[in-house]
Amino acid sequence: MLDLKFIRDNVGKVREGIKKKNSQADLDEILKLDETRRNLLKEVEVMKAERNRVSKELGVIKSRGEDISGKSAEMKMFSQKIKDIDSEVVDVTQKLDCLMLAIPNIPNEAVPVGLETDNKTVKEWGKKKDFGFKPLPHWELCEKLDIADFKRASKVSGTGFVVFKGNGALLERALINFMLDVHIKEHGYKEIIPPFLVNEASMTGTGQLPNLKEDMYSVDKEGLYLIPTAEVPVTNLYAGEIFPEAELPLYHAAFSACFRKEAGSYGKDTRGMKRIHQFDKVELVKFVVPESSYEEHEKLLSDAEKILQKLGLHYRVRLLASGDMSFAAAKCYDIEVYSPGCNEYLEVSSCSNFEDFQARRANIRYRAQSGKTAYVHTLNASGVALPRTFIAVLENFQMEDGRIAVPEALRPYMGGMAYID
RNA sequence: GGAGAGGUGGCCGAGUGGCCGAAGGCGACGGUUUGCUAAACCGUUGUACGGGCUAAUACCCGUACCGGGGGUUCAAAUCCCCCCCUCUCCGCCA
Repeated sequence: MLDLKFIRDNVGKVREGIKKKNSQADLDEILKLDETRRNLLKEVEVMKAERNRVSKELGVIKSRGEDISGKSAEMKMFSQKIKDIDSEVVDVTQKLDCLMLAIPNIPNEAVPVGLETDNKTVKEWGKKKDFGFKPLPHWELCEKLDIADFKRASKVSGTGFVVFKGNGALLERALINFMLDVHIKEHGYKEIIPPFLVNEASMTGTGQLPNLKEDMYSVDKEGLYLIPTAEVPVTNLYAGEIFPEAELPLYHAAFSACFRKEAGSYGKDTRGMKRIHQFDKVELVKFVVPESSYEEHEKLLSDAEKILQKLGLHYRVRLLASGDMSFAAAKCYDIEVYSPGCNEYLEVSSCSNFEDFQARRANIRYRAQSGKTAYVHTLNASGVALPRTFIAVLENFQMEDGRIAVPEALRPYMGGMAYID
């Protein structure tokens, strides 16, 4: 959420930001409601001051044992008027808050303006492998090796789910543990295992609600949502809290399953596990002071990249254009790993700086040395998402004889296994 | 699921209708003392919103806030109702 005062003082910038993000947010209505609200407040606060003054007097008079019934009847009417204006204020404020929640974060100046087609590749690591044979897509490899089962998964849960089996399950588990170990032992993150169901306040705090409601699974009876990413519970861990500055920056690494309806993407990436409703992910979340957030953003990106480097997977880094960034992000890099079986780059991480956008929504602050409180900056990145990494490992390390060579970095996590066959 | 207790400022904790934005303590900040540190002593110390004045998030005024929402009252931290959360005990269960 943006600061209302900031919006008031920077109408041009905000309007431009909304446009860059391709958003429909109604800025004019917000400005109108804001003015109405302030006028009402001015009026009612003067009345309240009067009421407070008279009430105090009446207390004194009554304590002397004198009669106050006449004056008190008069004040009753006055109080009713106050109540009427107050309810108008509540009404206007609710409308205002609702519209405010729909205003996206403003893109950082370094972000290219435009749509998905304007994303820029800012880095490439490794290169496409020369196989000497036609590499198979992962769904064929999975079936041949019997390590993942899409048919049976759809029998128990419907389309868009997967079952890992045998060495496939082992590979999945190895990847999770490998990623966590790298981030915890080498990059200084503290591990978190969060709840996979969260309440509405948490979903609003990180900005998934109200805009992405359609894409979320919910348990309506309990008012809970299945998390689409560990970002939600981990960021909201500190909702309403104030960090001492000395505790920042705070780094968290969290494993979780993630649940996404992927509404509106039917017919896209339907084969295999490029886009599934439940997937595993290791998420990195940072809480930092505002001055350091862009420096921390670069470090975050390199922490996530490290995983693919250690696995020896060719990838590229894309700086997202304003219209392709998420609602809450100010700047975002996508890491895309190469899939030779599908011959395309697959997103495995979005590495975002939210500045104070989430912190303001979730009310996460820090107390500076000076004693002043201010909103922290929050950042997160997948470190990294499992299914597409799983795909990349299978497809990049497949051999002509049908076996998969296990990347060196994963072998210790698979009991020394060198090949999946 | 049943019974009970409780939720007050950065933290702990007093406060059952007006003189309570809220005692006291801790912490933090400033100062005195001090070779340094510690201790002691003195002082300061909530947030949000609106308005005024501004270079200013400095200052002044006002309003609101004692888990959240509603009600009673001239007046609510305090009384009433609903909800949420925490703790203890019992039951059920992985």
